[in-house]
Amino acid sequence: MLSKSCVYALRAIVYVGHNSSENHKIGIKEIGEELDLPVHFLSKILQSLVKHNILQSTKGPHGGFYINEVSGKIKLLRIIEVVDGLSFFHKCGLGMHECSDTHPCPLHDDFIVFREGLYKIFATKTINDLVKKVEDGNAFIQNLNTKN
Amino acid sequence: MLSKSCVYALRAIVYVGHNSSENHKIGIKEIGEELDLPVHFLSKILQSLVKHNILQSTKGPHGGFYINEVSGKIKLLRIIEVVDGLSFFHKCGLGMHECSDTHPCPLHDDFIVFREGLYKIFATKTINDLVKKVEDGNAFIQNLNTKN
DNA sequence: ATATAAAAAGACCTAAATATCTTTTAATAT
DNA sequence: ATATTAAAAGATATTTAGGTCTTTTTATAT
Ligand code: FES
Ligand code: FES
Repeated sequence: MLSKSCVYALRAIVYVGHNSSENHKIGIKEIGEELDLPVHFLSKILQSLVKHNILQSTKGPHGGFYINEVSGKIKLLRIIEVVDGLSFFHKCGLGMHECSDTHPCPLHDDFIVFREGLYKIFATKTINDLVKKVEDGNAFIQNLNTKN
Repeated sequence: MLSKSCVYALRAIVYVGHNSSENHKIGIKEIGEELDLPVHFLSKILQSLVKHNILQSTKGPHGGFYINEVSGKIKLLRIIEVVDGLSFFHKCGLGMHECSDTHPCPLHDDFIVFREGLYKIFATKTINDLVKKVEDGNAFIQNLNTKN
C-alpha cells in the first residue's frame, strides 16, 4: 500500500518528533538503529523530506535531524504525497485505467469506502498526533523483538 | 495493495467467467486484448491458477480457459492467497515487524479497520458475485478508453 | 497418422524499489 | 584557521516485480 520508503519516513519522523528538539538533534545512525531501518537508505529518504521542509536538519558537530513547530503540524498525507505520490487514493483497486462511479469495476463500491476512509485518516492526522500517542504510551514505533 | 499479477488474475477470471463455458472456451489472446493486459505475463498467472484448480483449461484446437461450477464459487481471497499470499492482511501498516494489539503502532487502530474490512470483502465475495455484477450491467472489467 | 491450434513451460529481459558504499559539503568547537 | 563531526550527494549494487520471446506439450479435427 504505502512503499517501504514511505513507512520508513513516517516512523522516522515520529521518532525524531518524539526524541529531539531544536537543541537536541538526533543523528541518522541512532534513528536507523532504534527503528531497525537501513541507515543509508533512510538517509536518502530523510534528505528528501528536509528538502521539502517536512523535517529539519543541520550538519556538523551536534548536528542531526529535528522537527520545528510548523513541521509537527504537517499532515501524514503530505509525507505520503512527497514520498509515494497520491495516486493510490485515486486508482482503481482492480487496476482499471480509471476509477469512476459511472464505469466502476465490480469492487468499486466496496473498495472506495476503504480507500477514502484511509485517505481521511491520513489527511487528518498530523505527525504530532502520532508522537502524542507514543508519548502517552498508547503506541510504539520501535519493534518489539529487535532483529532484522 | 494487491500486486498487478493479482488484479490481472481477478479481472481475467471474471472475464472468463463472464464470456466462457465448458463448450466455449476462451483463448489467452482474447483475454489479454479485451482487458489490455500483457498476454504472456497473464498467461503465466493463469497457468498458476489452473494448477491451483481455480481456473480450468484445455490445450489444442478449440482449447482455452473456462470456469467450472466449483470454481465460480471460489472466494476472491483464495485467488489473492495463491497469487500474492495473505501477508498483507496480517502486516503492520507502518511496517513494524509485528502487528499486535498489545504493541500497536500509532496507526494500528485506524489501519486495522481498513485492513480487516477489506479482508471481509475478499473473504466473502466469490468470482460469481463479480461476474453477476458485470452481467447485470452494474460493473465493468474492461477499460473505458482502451489504450495502454 | 498427421497437421494444427492452443496452453504450458522455460529462458530471458527490463524497470523499479530497495539497499550499500564512497565522496563532498557545511556547521561547530577548539 | 583547523580538525572534527554529521548530513548531503553521488555512484553503484541487489532484489523483486513486471514483462517478452521461444520451445515444448497436448488435445482435437481431418
Ligand atoms: S473502478 Fe475499480 S475501484 Fe473504482
Ligand atoms: S501495529 Fe501497525 S497496524 Fe497493527
